[in-house]
Amino acid sequence: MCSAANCMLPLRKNCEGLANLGRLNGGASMSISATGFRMHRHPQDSEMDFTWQELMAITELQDLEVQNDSQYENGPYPPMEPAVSVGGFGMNQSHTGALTQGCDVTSGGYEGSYHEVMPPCQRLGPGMDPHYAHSGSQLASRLHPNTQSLQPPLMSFLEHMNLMSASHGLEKDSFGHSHSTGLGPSHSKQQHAAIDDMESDSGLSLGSSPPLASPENGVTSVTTYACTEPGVPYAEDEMEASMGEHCRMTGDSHVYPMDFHHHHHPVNHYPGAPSTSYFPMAPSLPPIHQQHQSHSVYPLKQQQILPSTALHLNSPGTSGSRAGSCTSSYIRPKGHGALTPLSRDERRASALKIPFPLEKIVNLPVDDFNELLTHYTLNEPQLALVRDIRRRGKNKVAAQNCRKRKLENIVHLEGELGQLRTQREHLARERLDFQRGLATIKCRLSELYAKVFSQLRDEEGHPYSLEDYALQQTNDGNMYLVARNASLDAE
DNA sequence: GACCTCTGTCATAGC
DNA sequence: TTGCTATGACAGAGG
Repeated sequence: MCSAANCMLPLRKNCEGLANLGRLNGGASMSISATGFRMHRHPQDSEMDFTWQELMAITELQDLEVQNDSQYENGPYPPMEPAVSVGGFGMNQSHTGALTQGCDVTSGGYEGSYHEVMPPCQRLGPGMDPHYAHSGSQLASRLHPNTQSLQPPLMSFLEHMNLMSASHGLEKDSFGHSHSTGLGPSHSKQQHAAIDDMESDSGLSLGSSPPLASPENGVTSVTTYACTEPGVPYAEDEMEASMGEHCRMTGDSHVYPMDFHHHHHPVNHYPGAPSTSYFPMAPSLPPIHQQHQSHSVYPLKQQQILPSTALHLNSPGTSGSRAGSCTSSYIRPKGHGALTPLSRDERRASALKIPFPLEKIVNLPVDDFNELLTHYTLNEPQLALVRDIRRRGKNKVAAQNCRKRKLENIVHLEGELGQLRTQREHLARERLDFQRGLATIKCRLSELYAKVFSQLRDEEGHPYSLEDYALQQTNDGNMYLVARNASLDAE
C-alpha cells in the first residue's frame, strides 16, 4: 500500500472526541492507541460531540428499526449479508446493491469513501446483526396475522385430524377409534361400525358402489336369496359340496335374534325400509329387522350404498310378502331400479347358505361375531367363507377410510401451501419496506460520518481533507485513514 | 385402444 | 396368538 505510518493511518486515534466512535451501536470499542497520528480536541469539538450525539441517535434509531425488522431474516429468506465485524468502527452494516442507490454519499464530501471502505456486509452496526440475523424463534409472532396458527405440516395435520374427529363428532372417527358416549366399549364399537356403514359405501356392498337402497326403493331393494335357487351361476366345488348341508343351524334359530337384539347397532330407521331378514331366520324376528332397517335416514351420497340392505343373503322377510318367493338371487335392485349383479362374496354366501347377513359378518365386534357363530353349526367352507368375508369387508372399509384420509390430507396440504404462499408474499413486502427504510438511514448515517470525518484534526491541527484522505478497510477488518495519493499509488 | 379413476382385494406391518 | 387397522400395490370395471 504505502509507507504505513504516513500514508495509511489506522483509525485508532488519540481523540477523546472520537472515543465514542468505538461505541457505535454498543459494539466493540475502538482502540485509540495508534501512534504518530492523533486527534486533538479543538474548539469545534463540541460541535463534533453534537454531531456524534446525532450519529448515536441515528444509530440507536437504526438499532431499533433493525430490532423490529430483523426477525424476518431467519425465515424462508437467507440473510442478506454475512455478519462481518469491522474492527475500527465496530460496525457491521448490511448492504444491498440497491440500498445506496440514490444516496449519493460522495456528494456529501465523503467521496465514495463510505461505499469504498465499507464492504456491503459491514454497514450495519454490530447491534444490528444479532437482531438482523437471528430471532427465528420469534418469527412466528411476526407472521401474517392470518398465519399465526400455521404449524408444521405434520403438527398441523394432526391438529387438523383432531379437529376433523371432533367436528365429525360421532359421524366417524377417521382413525377408527370409537367415540365413547358413556356406553360400554362394545356399544362404541358397534356404533362405529354402523357409522362406517353410513358414511361409506363400504359397510358391505361387496361388489358394487351404487346406492342399493333408499326410501324410494325400499321394498324392492331387498336382496333375496332363495336357498332353493336352482340357478346358482358359479360352481365352486367346496361350495357346492356344502350346499347339501346348507342352513343347518343349531336347531334353535331364535337364539340368534335374542342375543343380537341387544347389540345396540346405532342404526336409524326410515319408514318403509326394506325388510332385511335373511334366509334362515324365522319370520318372527322383529328385533333383527329393526336393527337392519335403518341407515337410510342419512342422505345418500352419490355412489354410496347402504349396506344394510345389500348384504342380507336371504330375505323371506318379516313382511311375509316375499317369504319363499324365491326371487332372483343374482340381480339386486340398484339405485333407481337398475339391476346390478351380486358380488362374489354374496354369491358365495348364497351358495353356502350362510345363515346370517354379510353386514353382521363384517360389522359385528369380534366377540359378538364369535357368539353369533356359536349359534350356528357351520362347516369348514362356510366358516372359511365367513371369515374371509369379514376380513375383506373390514379391509374394504379400511381401504376406503385410508383413501378418504389421503384425500383429506391432500386438501389440507394444499390449503397450507396457499397459506404459506400468502405468508411469503407478506414477508417479501415487509422486507422491501424494511430495506427502503434502511437505505434512508444509511444515507443519513453516511452524511454524518462525513461530517465527523471533516472535523478530525491531525497533530498539527490540520483537518483531514477528504481530498487527501479516505477511509479504507483492510483485510483485517480495521478501518484506516488512507492518503489518497498513497491509495492510488498502491493501486 | 390407451388412459384415468374408482373400487375391491391382497400382502404386510404395526398395535 | 389373534384380531384389527393402515397402507402400498395390484387388478378389474367403467368412463
